[in-house]
Order: sequence, then C-alpha cells, then structure tokens
Amino acid sequence: MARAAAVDKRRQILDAASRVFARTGFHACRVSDIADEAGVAYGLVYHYFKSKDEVLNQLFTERWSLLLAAIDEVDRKEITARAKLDACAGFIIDSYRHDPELMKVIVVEVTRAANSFGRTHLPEIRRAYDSIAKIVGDGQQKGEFRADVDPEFASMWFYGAIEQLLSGWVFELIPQADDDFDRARAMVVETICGGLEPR
Amino acid sequence: MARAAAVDKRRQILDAASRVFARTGFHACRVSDIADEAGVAYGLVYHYFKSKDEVLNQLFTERWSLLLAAIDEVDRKEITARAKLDACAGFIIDSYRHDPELMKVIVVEVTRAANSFGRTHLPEIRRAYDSIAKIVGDGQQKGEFRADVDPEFASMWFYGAIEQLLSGWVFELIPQADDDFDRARAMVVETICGGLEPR
DNA sequence: ATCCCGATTGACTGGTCAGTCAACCGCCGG
DNA sequence: CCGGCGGTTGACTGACCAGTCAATCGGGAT
Repeated sequence: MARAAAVDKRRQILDAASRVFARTGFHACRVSDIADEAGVAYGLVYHYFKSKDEVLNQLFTERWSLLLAAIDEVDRKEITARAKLDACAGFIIDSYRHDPELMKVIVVEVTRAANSFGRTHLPEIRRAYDSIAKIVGDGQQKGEFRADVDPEFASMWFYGAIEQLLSGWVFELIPQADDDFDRARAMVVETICGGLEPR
Repeated sequence: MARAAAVDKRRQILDAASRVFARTGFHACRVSDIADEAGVAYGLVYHYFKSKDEVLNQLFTERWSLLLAAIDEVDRKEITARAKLDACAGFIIDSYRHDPELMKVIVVEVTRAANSFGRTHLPEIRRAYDSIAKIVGDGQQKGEFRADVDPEFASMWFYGAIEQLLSGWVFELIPQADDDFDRARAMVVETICGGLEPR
C-alpha cells in the first residue's frame, strides 16, 4: 500500500510537471508550481527527484525510449522503406495526438534546445536520427530509394519535417482537427519518399 | 564622432551578445558575460538596451527581416517555384555559413522556443512560413507542383527540413565541410521538390 | 498500545542576477 | 578655460527561487 501510493505520487508529480512545463516552459516555471499542480507539498518533489532538472530528464527519457523502441521494431519488419518511414512518422504524430503536452515539452525543452538539455541528451537523440538513416540506407540498397542522397542528411530532414509539423501544432499555426494528423502524415511521407524514390 | 562611437559600441554589444548566447544560451548567461565579451562596463548594456530580452529581440529582428525581404525578393522573380525554393534554402544556409553563431541563437532561442521568445515573435516567424506557402501555392497554380498537397503544410516541412539541417550543424551531428552546405541544399531541394512535382 | 520508518510537510536559507543609480570622464562649443 | 552633456562606469539592491531540513504524520508490525 505504501509502495503503491509512492508510485502514484511519483507519477502524479511527473504528470503535473509535464502540464506545467508545457504551459509555462521549464525555465519560467517554479518547482512550487509543479507541487501545486500535483497537489502535493513542495518538499515531496525533492523526495522523489534529485532536482528540477531530473524531473524533465525523467519525462524525456521515458518517452524517448519508447520512440527508439518503436523505430527499431518497425525496422525489423519485412516491409518497404517507405512503409517503415510511414510507421515512424505515424508513431511520432500519434505520440503528439495522445499527449500533446508531453510531446511539446520534449520537443521544445529537449530536442530543440541545443544548449541546456539538448546537449545532455544528444546521444539518445542521435540514436533516433541514426535509426532513420539506417532505414533510408537499407532502402537505397534495395533500390527502393535513389542512391545519390546521403542517408544521414535525408534522416535529418525527414525528422525535421515531422518535428516542424509538431511545432506548427504546438504554435497553433496549422489546423489540428482529428483528420489533419493522418492527412499530414500521409502528405509528408508521400512527398519526401516520392522525392527519394527513383523517378 | 560621439555619434559614430555610440553606434560602434551598440554594435559591439550586439555582436558580443550573439557570441555569448550561442556559447552559453540566453537563459544560462549573465548580462555581465555580454559586457565582458564586448569589453564594456556592465551598465552600458542598459544604456543601449532596455533589458536583456531586448538585446535578443534586436538580434532576431535584424536578421529575420533580412530573411523575409530575401524571400519576398525571390518570389518576385520570374523563375520556377523550384528555383525559388532553392534560392530560399540557399539564403538560409548561407546565413548560417556566414554567421553560424547568430543563426544558432535565432534558431535555438527564438524560432524553436515555443515558450518565451518564440511566442513573442510568432507573427514574424509566421510571415516566413506564409511566404514559402505562397511560393508552393503559386507553383501548384502553374502546374509545376501537384495540387493534392496543402501549401501551408508543405511550407512547414520544407522550412523544418532546412532548420533541422542547421540544427545538425549546430549540434555537430552532420559534417560541415565547405561543400557540404551546397550539397545539402541541392539534396534537400531536389528531394522535396521532386516529391512535390507531378510524377 | 507502542514503536518504527518511510512518506509528507512547508518555512527557511543561500546564492544568483537583472536592473538601478550616482558618480565620473572627456569632448565640444562658447 | 570653463560648463554642459552624452557616454561610460561598476557597486549595490531587491526579488526570486532551487534546494535543505527538522518536524509531523500514519500505517503496519509486534
């Protein structure tokens, strides 16, 4: 019971932090905001986490490892490179659809923060790029994609295009009705894979 | 003379700020770091700028208005949509090549910072997306691009792909020898325009 | 009933830093 | 030679906030 309650409180704090970071930004918010949002005392945050930074690290690592696992799993399937990239795009976009606040935090505070947290998590972030590059490279081997494009670069703009879509939704620059997510996924994959395939 | 010296000092502070923000990040650096880097007294920063924020705003606005002007000028030319997008990509990449620190600051601290400065400058950022969307839309009108892709979305991933390239260079994830810049530009334009053109 | 120990509380502290301000400098015009 | 004024200086202050810690709570074991 004590054990289960502790797990709950920890989760409660993480979820609250996700909302607060999304709303106010990591730097602009206070630890007391997180505690208030979670409905717990200030000090309890420090019972479960070493520091404010560690709360964000935890949020990032949790979700990013799911992403890495998903990409690797996709890569193991016997499907075309285009289908693999479509599945990757789908996973990322669905992550946003499922929990926009958490994805906003991850993108804004970590993935796109070249200073601060981006630096810290560079290896994990890079692993995602590498996995996508591998998918592109394998596609080239099989003749599905043209060979005169560097897979390393292609993975950057494939990922960049998707992340920019998320940003567009976060900033409310592009529509996010329920079917816009799937349409956007289909269009971006169609365009980039179309450009990567031999004419 | 006094006038000229004042302009120099202001510039000196802006340039120093660009270097310091790039190195340390806007939030992590102190105003005294900027003053030290510029070789002026702490208080002088506040003689020329209302606040630390205003220094960053100034850096951003200066460069971003150049970008907006460049895109508009490109759009006015009588060339294909693909050539226009190529010129836009070229301008952004050359901006980075010419002054990587400033572009790093603009991308990391403003463009990609959905909270804080991103919010503040949303209208100007949006104008760039809109201009690119217009180029894509016009290309569709002329039959150069397929019509079944939303220009608004296409501009997001075109810009996103390029910005991710910049990020890759900032993070030192992809090579940045002198000819990598032009190769990257050519590849990304070839891929995305290739995907946008009718098969 | 009593003890124990992990969970929980929130007041407090120490350090940091943006922004202020009063004094100083040196050029220029009279 | 002097007075004024924009440019320049840097010590200081006030606010803010991450992280600490001593005290309290409460439930399970004996």
